[in-house]
Amino acid sequence: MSLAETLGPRRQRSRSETAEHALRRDIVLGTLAPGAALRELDLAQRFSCAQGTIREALMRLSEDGLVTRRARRDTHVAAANPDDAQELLCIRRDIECRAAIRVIESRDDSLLPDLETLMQSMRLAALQGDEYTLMEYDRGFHLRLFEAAATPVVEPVLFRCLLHTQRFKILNSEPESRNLQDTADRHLSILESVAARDADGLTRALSHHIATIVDFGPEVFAAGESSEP
Amino acid sequence: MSLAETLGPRRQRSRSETAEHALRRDIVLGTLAPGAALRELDLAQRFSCAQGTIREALMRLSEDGLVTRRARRDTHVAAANPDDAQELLCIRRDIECRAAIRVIESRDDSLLPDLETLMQSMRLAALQGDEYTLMEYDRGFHLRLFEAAATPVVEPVLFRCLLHTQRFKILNSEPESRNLQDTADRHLSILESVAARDADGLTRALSHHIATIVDFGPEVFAAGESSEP
DNA sequence: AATCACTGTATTATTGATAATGTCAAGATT
DNA sequence: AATCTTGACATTATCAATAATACAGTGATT
Repeated sequence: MSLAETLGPRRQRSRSETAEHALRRDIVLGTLAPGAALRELDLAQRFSCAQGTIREALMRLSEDGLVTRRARRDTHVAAANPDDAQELLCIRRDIECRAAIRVIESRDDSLLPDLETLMQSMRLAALQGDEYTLMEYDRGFHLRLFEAAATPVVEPVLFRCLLHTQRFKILNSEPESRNLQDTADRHLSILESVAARDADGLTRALSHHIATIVDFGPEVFAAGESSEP
Repeated sequence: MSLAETLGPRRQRSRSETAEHALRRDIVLGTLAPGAALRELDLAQRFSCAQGTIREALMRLSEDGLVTRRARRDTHVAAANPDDAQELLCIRRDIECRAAIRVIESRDDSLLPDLETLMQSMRLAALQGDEYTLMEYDRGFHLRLFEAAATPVVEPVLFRCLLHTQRFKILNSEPESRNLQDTADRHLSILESVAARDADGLTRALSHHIATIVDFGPEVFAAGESSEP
């Protein structure tokens, strides 16, 4: 679903998808601030479509946890609190690292070429200074990798984690402090471990990659660990 | 959201909610088998409502990962594969155990009475042999507990984990092998740790509780751990 | 035999209108 | 003063009809 959107030729989007993507972009980039109200009829006018079409888009954004809907009342852009972000980052690390073994063991022939294509796309987006497109390909990279682990019900969980860690990073750092080319290059060690079919290396690469996305201070992942200290 | 549905007086449901709950029940209980096709117009007739209303219900079930929707094509009951179930169980354990500290530190006055009410409701449902209602209160118990951790964006992730572990258990065991009264009582040690404000005890109680839900064999949680061995 | 364009059918997507519900403030009642 | 109506308004929920899309046959073309 969210993978097809980043890999391959971008198919024609339905109206509800157009609205969904535009709104997701605005929310992740902070153009739509946390707490902002979203009225279905207003959005319908803005995207020149019916209310029900917007409704669908909003429901999908609600799936991602980007908006909060109260039945018969209103819809708001979700709050972005650090506790959520840190927890989602932990979950993400655990999910991706646990998947590493399955990924390496999988015989997914198109995995490596797909990842290489996505890597190229990231670099291009970075070169063009298009931060949101870079983020889309970044998500696509991690999702494509995870797809090889063949646990489809977990995939949307990872998607949510990716979205919110990206959003938190944007909302809590200055644009000039973010180096797009670096962000793209940071995926190289992951790619190399996949190419070498090195499960341990992949686990280490992912763990380091994820731990260094947002700076929560020195004690990231320190407290509340699931296993023995 | 899914909490209000189990705590307090059951408010009047909208049509789409009625359909959503009935379908969720059928899917979790296995009445609707994995892979079964769901046509919007058929369901609209069954629940005597419009297609769009069913559409909404299906979208919410899709959020939970209980159905798979392919745009302009079809909707099916999601597959239930063991890898997904085991991974979701791991995620669930990690999430709930990490939350334990925050839960104990929170000053949520209504937490303990709420949990006690839910405990009572579980016992009543068990007594009446109503397994699905028991499962609803079970989810309610864990969600209410987690609510005290104040990470709302993570809550739907936990909800998905709860749903799928329950579904997997139902789909992979015989009804006569499941003791409802036991299932309810298994929450007692959790309740006691909360009452005693014992974070370590709560973590242990939750970890044990979750590890003993489904028998994946002796190596549950053994492989692919996130931290050092 | 393989491929392609075409067409009918099944299904979802979208629409615009209407119904139902929640919010809020002003006035009435205790 | 506090609580309970009431009604106007804002907003979402539902409906029934129509449009758009995907898929499986069918036959023509190579």
